[in-house]
Amino acid sequence: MRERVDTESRATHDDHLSVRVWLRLLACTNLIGGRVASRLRDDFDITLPRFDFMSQLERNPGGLRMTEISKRMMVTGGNITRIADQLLAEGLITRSVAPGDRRASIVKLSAAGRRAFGEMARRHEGWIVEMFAGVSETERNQLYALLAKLKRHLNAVESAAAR
Amino acid sequence: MRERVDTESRATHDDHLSVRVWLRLLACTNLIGGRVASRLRDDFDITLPRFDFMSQLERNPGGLRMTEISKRMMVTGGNITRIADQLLAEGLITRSVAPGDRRASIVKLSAAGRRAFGEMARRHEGWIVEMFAGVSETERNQLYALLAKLKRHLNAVESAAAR
DNA sequence: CGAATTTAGTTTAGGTATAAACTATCGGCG
DNA sequence: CGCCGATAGTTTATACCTAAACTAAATTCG
Repeated sequence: MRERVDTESRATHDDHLSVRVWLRLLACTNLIGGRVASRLRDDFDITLPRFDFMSQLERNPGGLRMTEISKRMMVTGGNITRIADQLLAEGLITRSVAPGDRRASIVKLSAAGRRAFGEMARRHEGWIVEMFAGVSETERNQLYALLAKLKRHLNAVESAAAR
Repeated sequence: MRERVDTESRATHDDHLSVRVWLRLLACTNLIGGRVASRLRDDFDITLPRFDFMSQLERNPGGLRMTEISKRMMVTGGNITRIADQLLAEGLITRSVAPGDRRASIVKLSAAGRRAFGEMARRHEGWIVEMFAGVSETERNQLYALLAKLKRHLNAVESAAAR
């Protein structure tokens, strides 16, 4: 009996720890994301998803397909369509039919888009650095490594859970 | 010149680290949150915000005001109104005028709500534990501590940045 | 070759987020 | 008492998210 109680008590304790870590992870992400979003809105009148969309393009000057962007942004396709429409209307991106596949289109930053994004990215990076200034470089590296491990496990169980 | 270059190069390196940590934090949160949301939907036909709403009430059996719930969920008031309406329509919560303040209302879990939430919470905790099984208890504690420090700093600069 | 399947992207329906304008009540103060 | 600013909550406009249904083009395979 004694052992069983101990096991359960340990399990319970541990369960709560995982939940507490999860809630804290969520709180930090929401805090940072919310602040980034509101500064992007105030300073550049742009939303976080649109900024992310542009940053994907900036990292891939050769252009990306819609599907590629949706994968990289970890978001379903419907969103991409709408965001692309808006950025196109604002002249920040260009869109052309993919050579050899008339279903697909290739999206790139326009010259205006590159210019606008450059300034935003510089400021954005500054905000992130500020927000992480409370933890030392060593700690940032620890955090980075721990999150890598977590992410790896999450991706592993995902494939397993193709039930 | 040499020194200046070094400083800049270190700063750049560090900037990128902060951004990388942020992107990974975001990725982990989205992965976990997305999975929790889809399981809640599949298994219980409920959304994450509704689940969170109920969990706030479960932790406060005496009931909460709308404003209190919105603060705890870190969400603006408009959402709370809508979610409360739906949970009320489904009979999962009760709502009554606050004694001594006719503007405010007190929301509580109904008997049906408590019953439904109990089962959901049990399963929910299991999913979280599974998803964190990739990091050891020691690592979970490290993560918890690092995130605490990050959160503390975030809250500190928030008050400072009341510009 | 041509039907069946897959893939790229769009559209639609339902839910949640914010910010800002609005209603109703509360509390203080002359 | 009566006005006035603060507070509780709702509503509205806009944006984003997913899932699922849909169109059109590409690919597979008998």
